[in-house]
Amino acid sequence: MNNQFITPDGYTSDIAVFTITSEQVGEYKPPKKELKIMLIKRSELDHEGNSNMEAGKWALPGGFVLPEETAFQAAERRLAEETGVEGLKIKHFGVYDSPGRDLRGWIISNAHYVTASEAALRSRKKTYDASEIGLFTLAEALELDLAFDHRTIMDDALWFIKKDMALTTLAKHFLPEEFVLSELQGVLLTVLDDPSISTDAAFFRKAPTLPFIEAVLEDGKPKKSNRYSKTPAQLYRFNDFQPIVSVYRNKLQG
Amino acid sequence: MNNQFITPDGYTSDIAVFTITSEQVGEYKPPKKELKIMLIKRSELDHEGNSNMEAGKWALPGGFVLPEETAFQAAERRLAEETGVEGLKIKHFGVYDSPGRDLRGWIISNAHYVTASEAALRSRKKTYDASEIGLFTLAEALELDLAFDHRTIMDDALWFIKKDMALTTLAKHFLPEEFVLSELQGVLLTVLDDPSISTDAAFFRKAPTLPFIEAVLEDGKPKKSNRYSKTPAQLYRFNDFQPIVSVYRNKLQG
DNA sequence: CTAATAGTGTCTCTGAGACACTATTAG
DNA sequence: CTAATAGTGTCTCAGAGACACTATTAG
Repeated sequence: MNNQFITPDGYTSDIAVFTITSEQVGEYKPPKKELKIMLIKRSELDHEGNSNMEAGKWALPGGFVLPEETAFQAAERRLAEETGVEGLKIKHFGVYDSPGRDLRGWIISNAHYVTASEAALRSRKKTYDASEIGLFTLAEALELDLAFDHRTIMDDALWFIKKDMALTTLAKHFLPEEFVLSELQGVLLTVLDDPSISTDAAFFRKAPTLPFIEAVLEDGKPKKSNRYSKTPAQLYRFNDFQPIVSVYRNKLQG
Repeated sequence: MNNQFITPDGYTSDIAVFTITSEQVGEYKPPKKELKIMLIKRSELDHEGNSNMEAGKWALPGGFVLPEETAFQAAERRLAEETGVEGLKIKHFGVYDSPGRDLRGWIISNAHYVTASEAALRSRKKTYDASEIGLFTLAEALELDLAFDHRTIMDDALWFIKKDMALTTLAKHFLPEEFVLSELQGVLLTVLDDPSISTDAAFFRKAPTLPFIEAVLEDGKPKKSNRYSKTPAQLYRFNDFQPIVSVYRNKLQG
């Protein structure tokens, strides 16, 4: 294609991968859950042997978009190439195009976020693009020396995670198929601060009535689990109900 | 800047401008409200005298982003240049970068939407980029032969308008400072379909209690208006309360 | 007076919030 | 038995939904 138009110097795709880790804190106790983000340490050289911009700094996985793909597809591809992780739900949330955001020139980045269960990230591995790869709590990550404007992108991504956690059934991506109410509560509390979630009596009464989760049955009997308690606790799963909320109405709608 | 990277052929910004028109349907009657979108008819020649791509078709206002600005700033600038409209609230909602979406090459577009009162669009005017400019209902607009993938962009924009109308105080951008409950109801009903809004008894009882609107006082007395009824009706205004909703809670939070 | 818009009175029922209470089980 | 997690019983109160009713005013 000719260059008849004013064109940017590059078009990239970045991905903020979030997960919620479970730390076993004792037998028959609900684990401690924490929101973490996956970052890579940029290699000194890229795979063509050229020295890498912002090498040695921690950064979001990402890279240049190819002409035959969309930024979304590039996000999938780069995530696999840089971290070995595949098959996750990716969502676009913003564009970063301030002049000067990247010293290499006028480079536009599409930012995506991914919500993954801890298990899904187990396959992560170092690659030639990433000399290290790690999971950080948000507090830790904000202490790091981050490449480009990735700190801003992370802040924004976190805001979208919080919003989607409150407005959609996003929590399901951080949970196993079948889960116990205290697990759901733990996931929600990593991100949301609400008495109706943090108060046990309120949460345990309300949650079973939520239209988008349902009790799991086995042979017609309630299926229970002891994984986090001596008392057998009911297992739940998300169904396909997509709740719709509105500031003009109090009840949930389908 | 050198061209060391794989670069797109162009970077553009498009704007879907929405308004809600009021059609007086009789004296002392609430007007008929309708959601409309502002489109331009692409000129045969651009301002440099070159023939314009997709000339003669209806399209969203928009244009190329300059290297020293962001897509957001380009949206502001192009809206002023192409339609003469300024000072509106612009929000980014998506990126369109499918290969082949624009026959001129690999061209990425950032899509924005704008919510304007009818009055704000009164200053719209034809320019050298727009041989015509018009307001269309969504039904009308979807009948038109639209340029590029602007039909898709419009569909998506509409979806965001609906979402934001339900989740935020977006309605305020379509209303005068001080308004009457039936006006608010009319605005909401152009986009939302909910019995708690369309049922008069329910809406008129609920609306005055919403935390983000308040009754207007004048000399300590309720301020009323007869603009749409013989009965004087209370005037309301939006305050700065930003409602937060959640699928895990029924009540609104600040 | 009528007709139209803008509300309110009153009922029922659901569900939130608070707080104490019960249930289950490993060890 | 104890200790810990997972709930439930019961009360009160706010508010949604339904439906009939009242209030205000131009003409």
